[in-house]
Amino acid sequence: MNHHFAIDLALVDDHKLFRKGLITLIEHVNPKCKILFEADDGIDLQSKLNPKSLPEILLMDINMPRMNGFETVKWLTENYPSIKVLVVSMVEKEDTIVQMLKLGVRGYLCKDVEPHELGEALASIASKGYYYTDFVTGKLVHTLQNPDTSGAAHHRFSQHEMDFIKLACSELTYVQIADKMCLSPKTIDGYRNSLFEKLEVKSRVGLVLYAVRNNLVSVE
Amino acid sequence: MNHHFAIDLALVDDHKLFRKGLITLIEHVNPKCKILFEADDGIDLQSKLNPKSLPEILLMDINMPRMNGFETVKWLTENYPSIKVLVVSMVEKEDTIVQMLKLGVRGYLCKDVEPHELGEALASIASKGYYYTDFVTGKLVHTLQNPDTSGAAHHRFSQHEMDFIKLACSELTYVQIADKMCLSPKTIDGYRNSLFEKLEVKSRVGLVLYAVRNNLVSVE
DNA sequence: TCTAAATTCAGGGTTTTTCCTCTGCCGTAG
DNA sequence: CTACGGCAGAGGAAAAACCCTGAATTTAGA
Repeated sequence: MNHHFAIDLALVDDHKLFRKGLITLIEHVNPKCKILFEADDGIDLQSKLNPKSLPEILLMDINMPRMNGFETVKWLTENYPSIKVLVVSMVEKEDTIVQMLKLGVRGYLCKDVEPHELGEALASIASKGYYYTDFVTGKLVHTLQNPDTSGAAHHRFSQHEMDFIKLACSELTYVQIADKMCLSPKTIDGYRNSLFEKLEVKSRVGLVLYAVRNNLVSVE
Repeated sequence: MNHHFAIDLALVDDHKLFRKGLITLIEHVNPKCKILFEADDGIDLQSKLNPKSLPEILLMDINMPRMNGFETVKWLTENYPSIKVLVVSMVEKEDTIVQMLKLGVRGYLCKDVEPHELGEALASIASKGYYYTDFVTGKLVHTLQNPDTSGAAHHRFSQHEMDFIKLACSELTYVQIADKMCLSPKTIDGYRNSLFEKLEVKSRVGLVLYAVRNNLVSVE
């Protein structure tokens, strides 16, 4: 895969200090690495990617403004499938990791790993094409063994349902929500009941908590 | 203050990769700095602080497991008031910054600043004792000018009120909450009404959202 | 094309929430 | 002693939320 002596890298992370630190660190643990460029987020990455000189490995954060890690990886697989992504995030949530693996990333590191592990990951991805730790495979296996128990099931919602959920996370009454959505209050009644059943909640408060926990609404 | 040629530092951050990166970065931007030790969080810091050789400046994160930045800074001012704290966090929320400044930290940097600013901050704190950027003072001035508008007011709650709020963030009815708190439903009525007025919310959902936004309840 | 599922809505009922006012109780500052 | 504020609680009523069953329309699949 790698025809140069160096491993061409690029970094996508919105925290400059972390990025710069990571760069000096990488130069220490693996001098063969060459950092082509850095980007603040997915949007920034799109403008900085030069098809004539693509990075071999992309170190990517997940939480970023404007265009996050998920969207960026999705965009990359469609536009530059040859680029291998190594996620470096502080998120340790199982479904986040699993979702990233489904999107085809070549490795997933938490930001609290030892520096030498970063070096190993880079070397492994450059030579073998991937780097999966026991931590990551452990999460993966656990997900396979417990597919959807404990309400961790990933529900999909129609546009109307999403709109309703967002409006339910407000101080509007159902009548006012119906008004905003240009639907009869009785229809809203229906949405509520079906969502209560689907999400196994018993009250509007339960629905709001579900939405918050699953990032269906922006809290801040 | 500083009797040595070197500036003695210590780092408190739960992300090893960031910490290590920061160290190599600091050694680049300010070779006079000497890192005494690193810690994962406040608890870890307590065990690693050696009274015979205290760091002059402590670089500290806010979001950490077990003992977070706020608690740690509070503990430091009580036990080691001579140590100067420089917060390095990705949190840019106004009241977080203001709260930290109230606790007496000597500087506040976001993780997306340029490395050279970190060097300037360290040099400034070592010589002048503080480093306050326009960004930070701007937030401070804004808070002074708008003391309590827009719901940013920091309310204090009695134990009963806190218990009620937490139980309100569940699928329990008020009667069940009254039962759990061993109070009359009518008393719960009173708590609800006074909280609605204090927090300027109009419904239980509004109360729940307030609690979530202000981290009164653990969401995850 | 026929059927099944999803969508939208109605009627009518129960439960819960919300909002009033008003009563004691207790501590404490004047 | 007494006025005042805070806390616990009561009665009652209106509004909102919740929960059925049923029915027309539209959409999707076999």
